[in-house]
Amino acid sequence: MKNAVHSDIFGRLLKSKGLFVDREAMRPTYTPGILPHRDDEINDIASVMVPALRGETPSNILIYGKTGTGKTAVTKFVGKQLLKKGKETGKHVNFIYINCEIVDTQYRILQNIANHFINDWSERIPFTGWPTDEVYTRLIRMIDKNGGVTVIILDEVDKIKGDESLYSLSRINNDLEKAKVSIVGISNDLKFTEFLDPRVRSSLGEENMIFPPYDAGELQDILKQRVEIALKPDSIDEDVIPLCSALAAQEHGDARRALDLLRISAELAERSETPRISRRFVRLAQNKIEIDRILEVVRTLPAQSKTILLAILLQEKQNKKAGSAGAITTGEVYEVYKNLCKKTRTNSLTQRRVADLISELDMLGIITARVISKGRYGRTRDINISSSSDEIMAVLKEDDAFKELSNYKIRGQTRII
DNA sequence: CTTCCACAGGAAGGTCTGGCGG
DNA sequence: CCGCCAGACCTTCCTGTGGAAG
Repeated sequence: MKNAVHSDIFGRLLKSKGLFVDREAMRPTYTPGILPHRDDEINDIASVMVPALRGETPSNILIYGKTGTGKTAVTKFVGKQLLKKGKETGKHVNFIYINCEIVDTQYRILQNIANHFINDWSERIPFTGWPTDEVYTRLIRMIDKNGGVTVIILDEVDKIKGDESLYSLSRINNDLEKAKVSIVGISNDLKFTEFLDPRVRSSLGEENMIFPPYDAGELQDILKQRVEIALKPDSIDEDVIPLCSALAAQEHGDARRALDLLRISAELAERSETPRISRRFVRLAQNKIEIDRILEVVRTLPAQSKTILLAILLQEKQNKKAGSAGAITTGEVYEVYKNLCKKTRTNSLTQRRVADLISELDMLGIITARVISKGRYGRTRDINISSSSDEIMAVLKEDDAFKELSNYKIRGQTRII
């Protein structure tokens, strides 16, 4: 029996009636053919770029907007249309997209742009080795040789290290003989230009554009559109899309967030072999996203904060066993923390510092720490762990520093019953 | 009403790292 | 390469305080 079940696992999974037709359509990287509620933005950008089709230099644009407001999608969309029209009308137009979060140094940006013009692999500029100005002059020559108008998209411009890159790019037209370059910068930090060289600022921001967040109704339209492409028909309850939209709208109208919520709901429903996505799965998905976020934060916590968090978890268990409901105080945590430090042979911080780290954990949303007064018995923080303490514990146990503590018992736990 | 616990949380100063201009 | 400085990280010392107990 067992073998019958375990043989051909993938075959079974493939055959099982999944909910997805095209999973990709629900990923944030997917660019749909129609962008709902972004007509104004599309037109604005297109009207700035249209000179490219007449062989003139379009103004540089800076686009602002929070995450999930469609900046990247709209820009890429306009870029595609521009290329298409360029081909139709026989105008030479180039369109280069660079994500500066990944490509973040001057050398790599120049290298990326340059390699866009090279088809022959052997002529490519190497990842490293050349002087930056050599790459630059080579790039200038290539753009000029290629001719036409080149539009360069710098997504997440604020992530670029150092400002020479932007300075050289913003002045690139001065070094070109006949070709023309226009730059579109995308940033989710509204104050990003404050730290820029004024010359770069005025050059890059010839045109400024702000993408407003989506409201719940607009998010619904976006989700509906994707659902039609991504999911099998009739696999979703009516009230699921409004719920996802409302939840995401509360969170700054982030379309990426709404899509993630819906996609994970669908994945969870699929995994539980339910034929339809219902509200229940949205709640589960929301929970999963939150837990994943918390676990990721915990994983990257500095060692001392991890120790403090472990102390809180241990103390919570201890208190629960003793029957005294939850409520952990700073003093209790500090005692456990000091013992942990002794066990791991690390030196402990002062209570003052630990108190600050505890409120940091609170701000990260891993724990909640309210200040309460217990009258005669002093004023302290009332510390509670956010629901998923077991998962957090599991993540903490991954840490080498706590490996040897697996059988550790809190000292002095002989209690008066 | 006063007392007084068990901290909160501000201020100031020490130490260490890493970047940057000379 | 060196000295300088900013900023992160901690410590020391401090004053302030909500409210149950007396």
